[in-house]
Amino acid sequence: MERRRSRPRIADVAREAGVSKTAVSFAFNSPERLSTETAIRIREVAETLGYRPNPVARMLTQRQTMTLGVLTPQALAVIFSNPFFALFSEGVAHAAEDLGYELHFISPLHGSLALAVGRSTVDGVVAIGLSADHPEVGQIRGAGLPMVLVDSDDLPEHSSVVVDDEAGARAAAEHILSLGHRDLLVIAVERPAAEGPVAASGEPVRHGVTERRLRGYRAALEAAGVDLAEERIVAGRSSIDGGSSAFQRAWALGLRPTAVLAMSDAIAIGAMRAARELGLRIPDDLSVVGFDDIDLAAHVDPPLTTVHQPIRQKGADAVRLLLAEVEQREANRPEHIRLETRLIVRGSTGPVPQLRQEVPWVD
Amino acid sequence: MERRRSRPRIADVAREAGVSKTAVSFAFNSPERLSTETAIRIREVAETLGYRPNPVARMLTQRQTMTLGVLTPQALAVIFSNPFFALFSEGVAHAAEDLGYELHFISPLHGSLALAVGRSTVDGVVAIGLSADHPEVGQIRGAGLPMVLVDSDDLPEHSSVVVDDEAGARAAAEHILSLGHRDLLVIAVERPAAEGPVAASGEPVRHGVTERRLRGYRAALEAAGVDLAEERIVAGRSSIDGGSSAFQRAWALGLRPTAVLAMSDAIAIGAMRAARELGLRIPDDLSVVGFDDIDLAAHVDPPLTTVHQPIRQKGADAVRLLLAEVEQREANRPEHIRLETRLIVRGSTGPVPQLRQEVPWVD
DNA sequence: TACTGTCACTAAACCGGTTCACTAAACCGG
DNA sequence: CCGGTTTAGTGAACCGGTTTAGTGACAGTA
Repeated sequence: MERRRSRPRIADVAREAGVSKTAVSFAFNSPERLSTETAIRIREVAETLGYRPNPVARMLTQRQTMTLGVLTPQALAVIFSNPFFALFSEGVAHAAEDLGYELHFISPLHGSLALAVGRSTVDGVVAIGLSADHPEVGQIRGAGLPMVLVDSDDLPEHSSVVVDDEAGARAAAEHILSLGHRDLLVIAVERPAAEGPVAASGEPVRHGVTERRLRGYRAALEAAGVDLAEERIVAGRSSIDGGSSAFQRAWALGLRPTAVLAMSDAIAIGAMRAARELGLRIPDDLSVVGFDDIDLAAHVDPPLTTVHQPIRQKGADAVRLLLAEVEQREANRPEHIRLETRLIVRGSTGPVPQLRQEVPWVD
Repeated sequence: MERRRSRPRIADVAREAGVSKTAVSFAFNSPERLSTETAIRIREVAETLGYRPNPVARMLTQRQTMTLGVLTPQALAVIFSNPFFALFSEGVAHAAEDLGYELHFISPLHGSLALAVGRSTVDGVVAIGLSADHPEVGQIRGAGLPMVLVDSDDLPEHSSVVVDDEAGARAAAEHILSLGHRDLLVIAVERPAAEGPVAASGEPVRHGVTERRLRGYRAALEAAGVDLAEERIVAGRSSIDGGSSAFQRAWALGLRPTAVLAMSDAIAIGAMRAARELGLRIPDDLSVVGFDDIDLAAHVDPPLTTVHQPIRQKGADAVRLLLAEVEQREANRPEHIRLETRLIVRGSTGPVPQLRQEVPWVD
C-alpha cells in the first residue's frame, strides 16, 4: 500500500549536493559554467538519486517541445492499415529523427480533431489530406502554430507539398487509351462521410487529390474524344476491400468496362481481386491502372501498372519545410513544392480485348 | 519583421474579463463553481482573444499527460514498413482512442533509445519486442513509469501480453510433417545487430519470440523423429526482401528443402518470391508456411498457409492492462495474458513432391 | 440582532524546471 | 595595493496553468 515514490526533483538533487537549483540545472545544460569538479559531483548525486529532468517542465520553460505533429483526418487505426500513409510516415519519421524531433500523431479524439489539436503539444504540424477549407486548418492557424500542408490545395500563408496529380492521372489515362480502351471505369477515393463539407445534394464534396486526378483523366479522355459519363465514376474507401466492393457495385449496375482507372493502388488491387472472382482475366479481359506505386504494387499478380509518386520524399520534404519555419524566428516566405509523378507500366494492362480497334497509338 | 504574436495566456483573459486567473480556470474546468453568466462571459472573452489553455502547463500541474508511449527498439521508418507492427499499432490506437489517450511512438533518437525515453512525456509505456534484459526496460522501471511488455519474456513486476508462439510453431511444423515433408528450411527473424546483447561468438542472441517459435518447430520435429540441423536454420530481416534474400542464401549454400517454415509472413512471402524466381512452383515443388497472418497473407498467390495470431487484440489488451495500472493509485497485481494462435491452411502448402513417402498422417 | 451557511469569487502557493541579475572571491597587470 | 575582469555560484522571477484556503456578501434561521 506504499505510495509510489515520487521521482526526485531538481530541488532534491540541489539539497543533497549542497548547491542551488541553478547549479544543478547548469550541470546538465551548460556544465562549462561550473567548475569541473562541481559539475561531476552534481551529476553523481543526480545519478545515485535516479534524477531525470522532468521533460514537461522543461518544455514549459523553453517553450518548445521538440515534437512534430502529423495531423490526419482519420482515426489512427485506419491510418496504420493504409500503406500509402505508412510510406508517408516513413518519410516523415526519417527526416524528423535525423533532426532530433519526436513525432506525435494527431488524429480525431472522441471524433473531434479540434479537441486533439487543442490538447497536443507540438512545435509544428504536418497536415496530410486535409482540404484547405477544413475547420482545423483555421484553428491551427489561429493558434499560430507553424504548419505545412501536404496533398492539399495551396494556401498562400503556409508551405505545402503536393505531387502533380493531374499529370500523373493524364499519363495513366493516355496509356489506357493507347491500348485501345474506350470503355472505362474510374474508381475514386471516397472521403469518409464524417469529415469535411457535404454538398447540398448530400454527396460528400470531392477533395483536392480526387479532384485533381479526375481532371487529369478527363483531360486525356477529352483530347482523345472519349466521353466519361458521370455514372462511370464510382468511389470507395482506399483499401483493398474498398476497391473490391466498388468494382462489384459497378458490375452489379451493369457496367462492363475493359479498363479500370483506380485512384489508389489499394483500390486497384481490390478491383483486380473482385474482377478475378467474377471470372475476368487480367490483363486479357480487363486492364487496371493504379496510383501511388506502393511497395505491394510490384508484388501482386500480375504486377500492377500504376502512377508512381515519391511518397517518402513527400513526407521528408514536408518536415524540412516545417522545420525551416519552426526553427527561425523571422517570418520566412512559405515555400510550395510540387513533385513529379511517372507512369510505371507493369503487367496489369494490355490491349483491349476481342475487337482490337485500329486507333493511332499515343504512347 | 513583426514578432510572432504570442498566444494569449490565462492572465490576459482574466484581465480582459475583469476576473481572477482562478475564475478563468474554473470557466473551463469546473464551470459549476461560477455563476452561469460569469462563466459564459469568460468563455466569450476567451473566444474573442483566441485563447486555448496551454496543454504543456496543464500537464505540469496535473502531473499527467494523457499520452501513452509505444516503445520500439527500431527506427520509426522501419516500423511503419512492417505490416505486423501496423496491425499492432491499429489495436493500440483503437484502444487508446477509446479511452481518450493520445499516442506517442518512442523509438531511438540519434540511435539512443535511452535518450528518447528520457525526453518523452507519457503516462505509461507499451514496450513491444524488447527483451526483458534490454537496458531501457530497467531505465523505465527506474523512472517509476507504468509499463506493459508485449512479446517479451515475462517479468514478475510488469503486466505482459504474449501469444502462444510455441504451440503455433508446433502446429505449423506438424502440418508440414503431415504432408510428408522431411527436408525443411527454417527462416528465423533476425534482430538487428545494433540492439540487444551479443553472444561471445559475435552472433546476436536470439530473442524471445524467435526462441519460442524455434522450440515449437523442434518439438514437432523431434516427436516425428526428424532431425533439424543447425545449418538448416537461417535468419533474415522481417520483410519481403529479407525473406527473399534469406532463401537465396540458403539455396546458394546448396540447400534444397521441400518446405520452408518462416517465422513471419513477410519472410514467407519473400521466400515464395525468391523460390519462384529460381523456377520452383508453389506448392508443387515447395511448401511455405508463414507466421502472423497479416492481411496480405490471404491475398498473395498462392494464398499463404500461416499461423494466425491476434495481433490487433494484442495491442488492445496491452493498452487495457497499461491503463489499469496508470489510472489507479493502488499497486495492483501485474497481469499476464497469453493469447492463442491457430494454423490457417491455405494454398501455399501441399504434399511433398515426387516420391510421396508413405508416412502415417498426423493431422 | 446575532449566528450559520451558501454562493461567487480571489490571492497565493504550487507543479519542476530555466534564466536573469547579481555577488563574493580569485586573479591580474601596473 | 588598487581598480578591473573572470570565475563560480546564488536567489528570485518566470513559464502558464491548477488548486488550496480563504473572504466578503447575502439569505435564512433562532
